[in-house]
Amino acid sequence: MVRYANEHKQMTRQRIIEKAGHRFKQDGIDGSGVTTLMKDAGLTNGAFYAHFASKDDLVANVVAHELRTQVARYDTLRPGRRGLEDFIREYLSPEHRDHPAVGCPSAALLDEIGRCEDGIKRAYTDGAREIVEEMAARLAPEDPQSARGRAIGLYTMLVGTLQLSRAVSDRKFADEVLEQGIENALTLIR
Amino acid sequence: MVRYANEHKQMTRQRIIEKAGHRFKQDGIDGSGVTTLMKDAGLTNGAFYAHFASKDDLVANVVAHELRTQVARYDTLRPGRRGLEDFIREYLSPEHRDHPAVGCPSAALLDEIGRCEDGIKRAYTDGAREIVEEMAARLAPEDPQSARGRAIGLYTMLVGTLQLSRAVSDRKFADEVLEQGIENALTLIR
DNA sequence: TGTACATCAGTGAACGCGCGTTCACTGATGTAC
DNA sequence: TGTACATCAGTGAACGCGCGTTCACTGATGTAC
Repeated sequence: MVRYANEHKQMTRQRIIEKAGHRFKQDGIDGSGVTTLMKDAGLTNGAFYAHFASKDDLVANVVAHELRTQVARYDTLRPGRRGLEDFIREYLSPEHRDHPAVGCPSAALLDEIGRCEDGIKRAYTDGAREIVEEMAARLAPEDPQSARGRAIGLYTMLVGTLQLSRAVSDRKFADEVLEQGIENALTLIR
Repeated sequence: MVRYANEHKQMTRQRIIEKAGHRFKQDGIDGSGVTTLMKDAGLTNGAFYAHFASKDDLVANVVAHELRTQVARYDTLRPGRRGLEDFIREYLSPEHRDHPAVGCPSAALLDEIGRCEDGIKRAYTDGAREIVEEMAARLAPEDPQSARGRAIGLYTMLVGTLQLSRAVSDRKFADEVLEQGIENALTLIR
């Protein structure tokens, strides 16, 4: 009776979410139309509403997925503070700056998320909290609570630094921003 | 022979730029249409192209104007590091977070500017450079160059912190972000 | 002082286009017999 | 094994709307006489 395997539709949905993440981070949320998003997933516009109630519904799912992906990155790092140091250097690399589509969703979309409806902001909030907790646990494994403030500072400085480096048209200045960002971030966690 | 005073058109142009600054910071650049922008200035859509070559032309002028306004703020502060401390507390206030339209253009638009055409990014770059220099001069009046790194760090942390506080749906978390931001920023400049 | 006139800032309708969304439909699939 | 069928993921045209931009026109103004 069932035409396709149970997972078929779920997989398509997941593909839309993942491709939309790339597109949003590259062109912005407002800058990405439903027709383009579906073409990215190898489908036509009409199929969209079989998977999502609205564009905002998709955005909320994309934001949640993107932040889950960010949180998962921490599992691949060396333990403790040293993992955080590696993370900082990767995060503030020219490579990351020049490829927003596969980079951090906060750096690409944070101010736009601030203007979104509450459901989207809630999805972001849950993920942001986890990242802060992950950072704090690495800074002070015995008492993460005491390191929350510095974790928040690290997080906001990383995001702001990458954004500034992307917004600046002078390559030399953009590189300086990244280099100084690394220095400042490393100082912050010491 | 001249119908209006020489300054008449210039004043209208300036009014469009200032009102557009507010609208962009509130709804985003992509989120603000030309018809809305002109209505904000008390005009109709058709008059727009007597003042600007395109929407991008307006955006570049708005970005330049907004950053000039930011730079001018430093003249009103107490001299040296103490002025910077005041600035940090004002910048990371709930008041500023809750009124983006009259607030910092970087906090409201930085990631969107990173996706704009080069002319707009150049306008941003010039202003950002001035702000960094102003901050550095206050941190180390005798040798501003030595404080550039910390100035950049202060700038990016302020911007990132305000953005995060705006993107987070939980008021308590949003307030915590601001408070910890103040602490981190004050530490950074000491 | 009063009137005719040239100027040009601003009007408002229209252009083609892409937006988010809806819907009647197609056609590949796994199942039943 | 072969055929008829029910399912439903996906198609593609269409909806009204707002986008950025163009353009023929309006009408308030300061000047000239």
